[in-house]
Amino acid sequence: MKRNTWQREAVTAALATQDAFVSAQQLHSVLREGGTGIGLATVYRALADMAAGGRADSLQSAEGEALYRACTPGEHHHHLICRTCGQAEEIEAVEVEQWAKSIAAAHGYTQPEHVVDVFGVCPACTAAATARA
Amino acid sequence: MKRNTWQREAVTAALATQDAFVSAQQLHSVLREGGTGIGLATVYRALADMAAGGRADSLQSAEGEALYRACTPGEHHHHLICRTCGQAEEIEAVEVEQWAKSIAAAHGYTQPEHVVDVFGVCPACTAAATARA
DNA sequence: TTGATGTTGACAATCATTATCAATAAGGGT
DNA sequence: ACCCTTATTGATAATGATTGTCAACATCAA
Repeated sequence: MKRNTWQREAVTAALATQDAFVSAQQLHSVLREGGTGIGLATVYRALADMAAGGRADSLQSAEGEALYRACTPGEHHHHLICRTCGQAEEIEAVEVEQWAKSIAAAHGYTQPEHVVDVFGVCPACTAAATARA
Repeated sequence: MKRNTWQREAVTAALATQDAFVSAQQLHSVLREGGTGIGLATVYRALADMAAGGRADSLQSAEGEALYRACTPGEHHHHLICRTCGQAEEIEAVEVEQWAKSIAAAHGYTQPEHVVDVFGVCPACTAAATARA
């Protein structure tokens, strides 16, 4: 049976405070700085559980690192992610869902799934970059 | 200046024979089995060059491995990939390009890019799975 | 409270990828 | 055809994220 531990709650809580995609290591640092003595392996396990249970979304950074972000459970959604600061927001993509399904069907592919993420530079980072130039 | 070596040609040729996304290690094995004594690091370098130069597409497997596939250069395109055998084909996504741009703009994000890939089970693998059941 | 067992955490192990660096070879100039 | 400069190679070490191990610990049903 699944048990509730303060460690898992701490990871969930810490992830909830981030509105950007963060790595397990980053989250571990945040937790340690917050005074908890949580172990790194535990953070990895908790995040993997959350992702598997649909309570967090994950994606791979360009460098191959796994990044996580809390998400509204149960709903299929995608993200608009800032390439500079990692900040992310959920976006709807109903049209794309349909498109993906029809493309798969047209080619005879079954059990379609898709990966759709939009990257860019968020307003704040754009402003910062402009100011610097 | 960039030089032409048989190693780079061998990697290009080997990648061209694959119609699935393959890892650097897999391609290295193929090349070694083909009798060439090419080094692993060289395969990594050649693939990175090809990806940077738009002569190959890359994506990360669920396990975080980098996978490569030869592609038609110069064109922006996406893939329909078999989750079972890795087989992939290029697909057009004009509507999605537009959608991505408008979504980014609507949220004030600049320099939009996107990752759009459709995964499924190809006809051959679907048939195989059905026959087994 | 207690006992069975899910969980934790320090650390070792794994594995893809990258850095190192001496030896090699491409190709422009002669 | 022959140097010579320097990009490239490849064996191997190094890196770094993630996972496995396992004894100690904590949760919760009874």
